[in-house]
Amino acid sequence: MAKPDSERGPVSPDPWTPILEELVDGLEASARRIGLGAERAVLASLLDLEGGPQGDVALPVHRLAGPAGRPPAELAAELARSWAPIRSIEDVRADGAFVNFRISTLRLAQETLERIAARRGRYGGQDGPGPRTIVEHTSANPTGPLHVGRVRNGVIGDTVARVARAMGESVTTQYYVDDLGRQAAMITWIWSKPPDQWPPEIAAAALIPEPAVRRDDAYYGRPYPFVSAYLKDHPDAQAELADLVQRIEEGHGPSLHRELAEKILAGMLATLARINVRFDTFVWESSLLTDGSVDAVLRRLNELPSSLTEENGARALDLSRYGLPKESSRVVYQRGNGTSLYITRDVAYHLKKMRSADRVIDVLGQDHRLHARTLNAFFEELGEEHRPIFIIYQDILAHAGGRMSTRGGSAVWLDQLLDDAVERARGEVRDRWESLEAAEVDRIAEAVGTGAVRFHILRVAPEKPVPFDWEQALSFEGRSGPFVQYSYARAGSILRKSEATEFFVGYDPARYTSESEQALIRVLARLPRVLRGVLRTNHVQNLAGYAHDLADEFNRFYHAVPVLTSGAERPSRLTLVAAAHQVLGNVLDLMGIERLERM
RNA sequence: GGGCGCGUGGCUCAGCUUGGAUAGAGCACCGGGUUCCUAACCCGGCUGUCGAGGGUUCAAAUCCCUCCGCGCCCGCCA
Repeated sequence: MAKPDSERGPVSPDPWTPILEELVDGLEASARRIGLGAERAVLASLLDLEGGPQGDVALPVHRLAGPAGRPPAELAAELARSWAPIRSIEDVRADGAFVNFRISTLRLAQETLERIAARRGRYGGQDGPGPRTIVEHTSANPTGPLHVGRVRNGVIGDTVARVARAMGESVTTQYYVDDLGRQAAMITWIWSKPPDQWPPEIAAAALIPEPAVRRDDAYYGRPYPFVSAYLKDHPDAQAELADLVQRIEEGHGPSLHRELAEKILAGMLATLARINVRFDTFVWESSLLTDGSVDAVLRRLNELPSSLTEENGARALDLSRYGLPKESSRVVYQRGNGTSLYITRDVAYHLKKMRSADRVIDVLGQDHRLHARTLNAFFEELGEEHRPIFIIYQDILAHAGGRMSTRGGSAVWLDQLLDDAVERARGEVRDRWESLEAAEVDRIAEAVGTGAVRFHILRVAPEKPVPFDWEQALSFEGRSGPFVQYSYARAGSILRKSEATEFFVGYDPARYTSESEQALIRVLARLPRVLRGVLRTNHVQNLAGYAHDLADEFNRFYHAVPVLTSGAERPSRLTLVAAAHQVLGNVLDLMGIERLERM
């Protein structure tokens, strides 16, 4: 039986930690026995924790062999031969230039199950207090419904925030609402006129049928693309708009301006909420003007030696020493009329974030790459030590076969994608659960459809361009969100049918003798390390990869051994199912995908 | 033109930051599995000049250089 943690002092949340300690102890002793003077830290750093074909942990000895002047294979054999057995490691053998260690399943099962039982929803993560972290993501201009291209930002940002939170960080998510500038002003400009007085080119927008359920982002955003086109060859309108922009920036904009931005934003947030993306804080760009942050930045910038005055009084920063593209080496931060620019306000915004947080993470599209580098150059010039962490993702390409090319090829709204996913899921649910009430079918379909979309985004590295492929985005099989949800539901179903009230009792880790049980335990034990990796690298794709591995291993176990009818094995296997259920659930939470008890 | 990013089986990807043992998945395809805990599943099979070339190294998908292809950016826009 598992022993309580209290017997061993402070406990690491990672089941591997105590085992690895013992392994390195043993390795150090083994090295000493054969007269190899290798430092403990060096030995530990050489270990390959992914193991190899022969075990859980591998030690490539090449780097030790060189300085010691011995052939690698010989050294590996000697190290293995001089190994003194310990309880954590059940097998050690040399294979070529490698020493392979197999961790005792008994020991690993104890350490892992005990932690899952104790930490439950917190298993995999760490306890705080960690650093204060701000994750800013999505921040789309409030000019209309969210496009499929934007979903990547929200899913990546939200997941990074969830992981950081699980790792004990004190996380605040922020949406930077761009209510200043031309884009939002265009919406205000057109809606400040009665629709029957709109120019005919724009009034055409009103002909687009309204969606069945009116949403303000779709409704008020409709004229936007038409306004954009109209302005190109109507100087009088341009002048009106310029005037409006100026009034807004000076704080004398019409109240309609903020109202529209809020309404449209609310619609966009409703879409994001469907994929479980929510925000703690909204920072309105205009607030940086009213609270003096922008003025303060302007003053600091103007005092810099690298600050230059342009012909008409505009001010720019000379950034030629930063290796930026030639044309960007001189960046204007204040207009001739004294007003600020986007970069200036963004500098002010980031200075604010960096003052209130230890880690500042921005999720940005690749069109903002140069902007990010420019920001860093500004911080360097200002003598700021702190730097934001930029997660830059590539766009979802708007090609692909199928329905993508509605309306000239570009615009597929996120809601449209989600609706499609949900509709497809509804069919699947109906096939399986004939007598389920409609509301429950809807609930499951929504969770499955949106889960599929979220997972589909997460599984790909942000910096990879992803072609928009409807078939793939809506896949419910294999490496997909629904596969993970399904595995969770399957585990839950066994637990329910067992009619047990407690699961982590009466188990015997010595009974996990089958290959599938041992493999499942090993994947369960891996989560803490996976999360540390995701926290460090922001490679959210590894979380999705882990989720798939876990679901895969659970299904293999499910098919390989019976649980409810397994006699003496039953309590131990039920515990393993409960553990898998818990961890699968934790991983779904981390990915922002709904847990389903049945599907 | 310059800067940055991407290039891995037929398709979509993981692995690259910290170089290690026969490069892993999913989809598609072929062949099996359901009187038994959810077949959105499982078992087996097939599929690779890791864009090309050079370099560093005992060892390169991984690090360095050159080239090719694709994408993005280069506003007193955001």
